[in-house]
Amino acid sequence: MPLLLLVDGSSYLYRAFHALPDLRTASGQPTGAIKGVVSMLRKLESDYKADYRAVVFDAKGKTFRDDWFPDYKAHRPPMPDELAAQIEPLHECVRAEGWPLLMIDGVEADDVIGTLAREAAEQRVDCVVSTGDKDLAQLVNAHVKLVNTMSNEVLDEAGVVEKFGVPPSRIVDYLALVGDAVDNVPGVAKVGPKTAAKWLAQYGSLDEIVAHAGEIGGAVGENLRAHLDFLPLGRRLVTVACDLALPLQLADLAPRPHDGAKLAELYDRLGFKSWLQSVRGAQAAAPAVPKSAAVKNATDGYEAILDEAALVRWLAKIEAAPLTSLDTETTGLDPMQAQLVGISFATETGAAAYLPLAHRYAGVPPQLTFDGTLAKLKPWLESPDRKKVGQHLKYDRHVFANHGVELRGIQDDTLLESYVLESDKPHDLGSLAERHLGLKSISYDDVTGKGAKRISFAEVPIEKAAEYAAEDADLTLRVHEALAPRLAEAPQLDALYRELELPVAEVLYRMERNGVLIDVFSLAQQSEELGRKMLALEAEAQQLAGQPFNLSSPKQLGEILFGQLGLPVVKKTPGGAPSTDEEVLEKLAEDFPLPRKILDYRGVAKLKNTYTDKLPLMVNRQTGRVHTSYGQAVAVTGRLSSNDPNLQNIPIRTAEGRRIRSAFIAPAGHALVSADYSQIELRIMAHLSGDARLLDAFARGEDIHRATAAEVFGVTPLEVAPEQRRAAKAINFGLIYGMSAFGLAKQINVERSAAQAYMDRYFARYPGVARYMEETRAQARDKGYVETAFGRRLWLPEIKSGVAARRQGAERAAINAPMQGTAADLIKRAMLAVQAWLDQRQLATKLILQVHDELVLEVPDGEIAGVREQLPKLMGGVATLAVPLIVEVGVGPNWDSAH
DNA sequence: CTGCTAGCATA
DNA sequence: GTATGCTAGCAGA
Repeated sequence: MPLLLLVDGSSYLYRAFHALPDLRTASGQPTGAIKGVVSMLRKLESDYKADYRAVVFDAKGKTFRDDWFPDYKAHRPPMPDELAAQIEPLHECVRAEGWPLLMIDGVEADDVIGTLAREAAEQRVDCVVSTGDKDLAQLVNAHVKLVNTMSNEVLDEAGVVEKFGVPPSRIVDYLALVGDAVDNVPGVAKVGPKTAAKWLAQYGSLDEIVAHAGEIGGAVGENLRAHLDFLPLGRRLVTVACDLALPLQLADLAPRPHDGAKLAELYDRLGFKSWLQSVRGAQAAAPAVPKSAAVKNATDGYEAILDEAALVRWLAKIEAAPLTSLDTETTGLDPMQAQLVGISFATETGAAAYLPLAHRYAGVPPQLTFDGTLAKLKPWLESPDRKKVGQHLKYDRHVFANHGVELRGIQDDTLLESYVLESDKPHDLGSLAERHLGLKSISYDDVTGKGAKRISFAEVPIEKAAEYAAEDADLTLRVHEALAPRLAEAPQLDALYRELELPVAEVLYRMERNGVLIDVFSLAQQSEELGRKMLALEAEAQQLAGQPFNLSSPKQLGEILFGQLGLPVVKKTPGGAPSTDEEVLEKLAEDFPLPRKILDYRGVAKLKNTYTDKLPLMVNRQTGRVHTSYGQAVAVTGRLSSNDPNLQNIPIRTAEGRRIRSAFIAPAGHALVSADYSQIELRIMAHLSGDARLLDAFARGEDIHRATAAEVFGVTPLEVAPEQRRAAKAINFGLIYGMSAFGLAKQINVERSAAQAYMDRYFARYPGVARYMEETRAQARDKGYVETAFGRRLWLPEIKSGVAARRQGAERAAINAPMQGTAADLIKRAMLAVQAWLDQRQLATKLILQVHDELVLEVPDGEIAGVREQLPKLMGGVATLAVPLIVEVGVGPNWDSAH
């Protein structure tokens, strides 16, 4: 019979950690537990020739047992940092050693093992479970046995009877009586292994013991009777679940080849010298298998749609399916330019199809016609009633739109599901499949190659393309099936996903397609002027330096300033070189002429290289406009990001910078309208903290930095000096960023003690803010996450780090995230409100940009008055906070003038 | 040709 | 002191 080998990774992890000496690398990374577990895997590999195998770990977070019994594992101390730091590298080692790794949210490793053991039995596969945990003895039968790879103990049916005095089928009864101190499941007081075995031998089962509880004398009899109510729950808690619906099959657990290159890198990093040598030896003997060979999923259910019959069959499937997973393959990454190459679908797990439409290479087999087939699909694609799920459908939507098809009926998007659940984790499909399904997927690079040798997806052989594309649709469906229940059980997150992020994705899609008009001629002229300035500044700088050098090279500049000219080193870069950043040059400029030239040069070069030269190149040839892409699952706080090009960092602070802004223009007969929230994050701080004095200042409509200065410096608002207001502004920003006295001192250029005095004074005058900050840190420590006003979560895995710098960094992020994130929630609501109003009134006004606290719209002249009047109401009305939400609106022919 | 560092634009 | 994205230079393929 074939053999399945299951390793209880979590039980060994703890045992290895406690049993082995505290090994560390030179850099302090603890490695003892990693070494212990990996050495067991290597031993198991040589002891057993397994046809299927896996290492199973507990997922973090709650399980169904926590719902049954709130105290479950309650007394377990938090994982020591030295152990936590070993988990990620261990997982990497496990995978690189060729072991499928399973970690399934919401269930414990024991339950995964139990379920797989049962499934193996049904498929006539023997099972060996390697564990250090006695609880799993309940799984033993004629085809399942336990081995403890640390002690070399083997438990078959006879072994269980010998060790526990009861057969495997009575182990759960036994455990319910004895209890489990580690998991905090109480047993009957004073009943240990002996008594439990004796009673079970005498009465046969726990039920019979309960039935005869009255007959048992003595103190233990009393204890038993006192515990009767709990026994059924206790037994459920210690019973391993064998009936889970796991998102994988035995076939997914075939051993994979060692990833020699990865192992070498890992063992080098972890200081496992002898293993490193053996890996290097093996690598030299047998070149590493390409990664794609390590990929093994069930591909039997995947097909390529190459003829009319298959198309008709799949059309019928997707017409009838309650939910279809959908993915496009395209010619490129620019959403406004990409052309369809093929489409994949999955209507049920494991069964997916790829429809190639435009593959082009020598010897390509006949494909269904592009236009004809897309026309047949169009009604389904455009039907709001045919429900679709996808990974990052905003992109696919653009692709279809490029062919005149408006994708509708988007019910779910796994990118956004993942983002709402765990914004701090990677959200690409490969990572999601690995994290939530334990499955490794084919990477895009494996299919198309990378770098110079990358080929267009259209040149990928259809067979290979089908395997990849169908897998993507299949995995998307599976990931959705894993994530949807997790959202469903967290109502606030579910609402955030369904009522905020999904609809916002549609608004973003429309904004991206709208694009923004820029004045290319103005930018070209600015480029020329900036170029001349650069040349002049370069000549002046080289004159001062006494030699030519590249002003853009921090390395060469450092050699001139700190070598040739002997200027004092103000600070070092993280890399150890003397820093030449703005702060340093500003300081040196007080005493020397060259640093000022460099600062001027850098300012000019930044504007030219980043903006005036580049933006004209980004104008779309068909639309004549610039189309950014918004990242909706990038920023951990809930903010959007903008790229290709980034239109959220267009200059505004300097006059020269604002010239660039003025090149963002409205077309003839239109104006740009800008609406931004005033002091949004400080208002949110007032709301979240409830600080009376701060709330009062906002309620009165005071100049908030002036009010802060008056409190901190003990003067009346009218007496506040410009310098005091500047310092107060820095304090207010610092609060939002989770500041330290050190950071504040640097910002406003005072002694640290003075900065500390300002902060003390601030917190004395605004005690509600002080309390809020402390409560936020406490929540981060207790729960591991902080929340925005709308329940968006930011997880802070480093909040308990033993490394002070990391921990303090996490504390600052914890302070900042609720404010930055609530602001993000608010403006997302505003975008929905504004777009809904425009649609309902059927206005021609378009949303075109979002810059965190600002919306920019392109408005026909005839709609300006209405839009201008309505925006503050719509944006200010998205939530009722303890402070007024003030919106400032500007109108002009260009973005600069609209402020 | 790719990946990293330093530096800097925005909120 | 928070959160991003892009550029030039440069080192190691």
